Amino acid sequence: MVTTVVVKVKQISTRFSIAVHTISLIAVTPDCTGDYIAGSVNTNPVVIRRIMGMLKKAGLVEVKPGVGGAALLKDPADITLLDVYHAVGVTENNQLFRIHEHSKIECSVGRNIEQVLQDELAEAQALMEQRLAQTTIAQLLEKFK
Amino acid sequence: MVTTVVVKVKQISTRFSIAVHTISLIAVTPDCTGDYIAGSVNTNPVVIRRIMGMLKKAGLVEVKPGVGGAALLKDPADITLLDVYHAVGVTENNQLFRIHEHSKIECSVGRNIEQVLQDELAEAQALMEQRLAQTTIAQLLEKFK
DNA sequence: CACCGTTGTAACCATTGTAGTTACTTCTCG
DNA sequence: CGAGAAGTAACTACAATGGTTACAACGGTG
Repeated sequence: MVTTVVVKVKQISTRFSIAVHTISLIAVTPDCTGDYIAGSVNTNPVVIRRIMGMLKKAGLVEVKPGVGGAALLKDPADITLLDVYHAVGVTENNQLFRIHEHSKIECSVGRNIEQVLQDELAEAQALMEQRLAQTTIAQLLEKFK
Repeated sequence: MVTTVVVKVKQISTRFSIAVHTISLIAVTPDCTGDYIAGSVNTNPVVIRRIMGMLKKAGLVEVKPGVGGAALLKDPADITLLDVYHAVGVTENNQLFRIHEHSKIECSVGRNIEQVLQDELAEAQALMEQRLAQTTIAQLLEKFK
């Protein structure tokens, strides 16, 4: 028997990488417009505006309505990748891993799997996020030469 | 102005947690059928069969066609969460983070962001996966009392 | 051999997230 | 006022997920 299975998968949204791009750009080119950012990212201006809205809500950037132009509200050295990651909300309830629910409690595995896995996966996620927290936008900018 | 934005997000597929549940169950109840597993997980048997197919391909389990029943091909102490994670292929090309492409190279940020971010995020992902590699199915089973 | 339960798969569907697009309103400054 | 920019709703196309039905293939057992 010949079996062909194409496994399709998912990844964390490009919102995150676009947001990092956006903030870096604002740091390098203060008061740049959304259209300018969209040009560098090479996407639609509305996509940038949506992400800028999230960054505003997170208190990372400030946008001048009417006249246009964006500015950082924090020093690039004080903005970590984790800040941006959280700002664009790429994970539900900050849970990277989704765990199936409603396992049968009659079974010793089903009764415990949710909580045990929850704890294990939370630790794995925490390590990833700690690494994101160690890199600042300022550090990224140093690599853009 | 009142702004309400509901941010919907994504997570790693429950295939992973269901696969861990499945392997744990086989370890505890050798030769159990797919229907039995589906009962404990509380989902459709076909969902289990699909995941079992991936676990078979990864060389983790063996299923007896016709008669039914599954068995582990490795010792539970030699199966890590990372093995299962990779087996069910929840990330594309093993890249957890998706990075936007086609940034404008005329811009210093656009020219460098892809590679710089790629390196940073790969490190964060690696830390998470290393943590998954530190937990075995056997260790999980000890917690199911 | 025929039956029956199990596995292997294909096909389909509803739901959801993503990302792009159009269109229109609102805002500020010259 | 007019121009340019941001805010936002609405729509689209596409893909992943997870459930479901249906059916073929397999392999013991009577």
